Amino acid sequence: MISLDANSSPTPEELPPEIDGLRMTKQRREVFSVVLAERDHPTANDVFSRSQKRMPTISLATVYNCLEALVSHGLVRQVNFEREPSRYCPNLSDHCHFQDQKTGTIHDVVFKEGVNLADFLELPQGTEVSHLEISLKGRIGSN
Amino acid sequence: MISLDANSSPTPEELPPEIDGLRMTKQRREVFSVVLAERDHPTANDVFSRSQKRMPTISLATVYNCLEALVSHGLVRQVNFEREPSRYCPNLSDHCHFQDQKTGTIHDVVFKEGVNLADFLELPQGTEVSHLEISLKGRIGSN
DNA sequence: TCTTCGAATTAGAATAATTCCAATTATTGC
DNA sequence: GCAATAATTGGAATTATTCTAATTCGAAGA
Ligand SMILES: [Mn+2]
Ligand SMILES: [Mn+2]
Ligand SMILES: [Zn+2]
Ligand SMILES: [Zn+2]
Repeated sequence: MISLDANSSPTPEELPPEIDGLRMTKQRREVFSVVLAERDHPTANDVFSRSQKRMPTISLATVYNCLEALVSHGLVRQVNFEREPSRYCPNLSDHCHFQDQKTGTIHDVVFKEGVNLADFLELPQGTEVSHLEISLKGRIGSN
Repeated sequence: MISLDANSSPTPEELPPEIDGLRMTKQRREVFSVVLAERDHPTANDVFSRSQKRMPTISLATVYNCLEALVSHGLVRQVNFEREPSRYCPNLSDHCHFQDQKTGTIHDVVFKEGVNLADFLELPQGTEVSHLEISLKGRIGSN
């Protein structure tokens, strides 16, 4: 399990050669470390420019490939707000997203202890939910 | 208020010349009536081809313009599933969306009586939510 | 009814996030 | 080291949506 401590995220070199059956290539480690480094939900392009700092030869296509690999192996979450470019989130705990309309900043929002989908949704019986995305927008406090 | 009865939705001619301060042009009535006619959450393209049946000269740009006008006046809801093309929904009651991954069909899902956002989300105090989108994907029953 | 004028419509071009492609390069298992 | 396989790369392609500039519409007043 990769640490999510606010002030110590792994450098690419610190990431193992394989995670969860996914071969961690040099580029995947770079991309993963960029996503882990900050909790600001960067877009693919953000990840690309940050990655380029340490790895100037990485391509945008590779960033997309790596993100896709990380997402499909459950190491990173893809976050969508309406029709905006996808963003990427290293927080694997159950949570959803709030976008401050003033700044565009995206905040993680956690579910209350012990709540369960069926507690607030009238789901047709027999539905098996495999994917859930909750996105909020609004203002914060005095902003 | 526009009727949402399953088996009688207004023809374009039956729609008034203005709704909620929005001037209902011929094209907007056509587009609105198409969205009202079926609860299958059509894409802009779907709306375009259905509209063309009655109004062969309507353009796709106009369909986008009309949908945007209807959405921004709160007469129609725009529904997003990840990075798929937007869909449009005439159901203005509080609800969210479930996509059957087998068929792609989108179903309305209503919230349980009396539930409230703050009941299941740990919202930072002072947040004022102006927009909420909940999208589920999965299987239904024996499918 | 005629005129005016802002708003709406239209066809087509432009945009931009993402995906695809074909060639190259890296890695793995022998 | 030598296939075989997988990943990376640059660039082209895709596609939903938006933009542009020209035309048309339509409400309101003369
Ligand atoms: Mn998602
Ligand atoms: Mn929405
Ligand atoms: Zn997050
Ligand atoms: Zn709906």
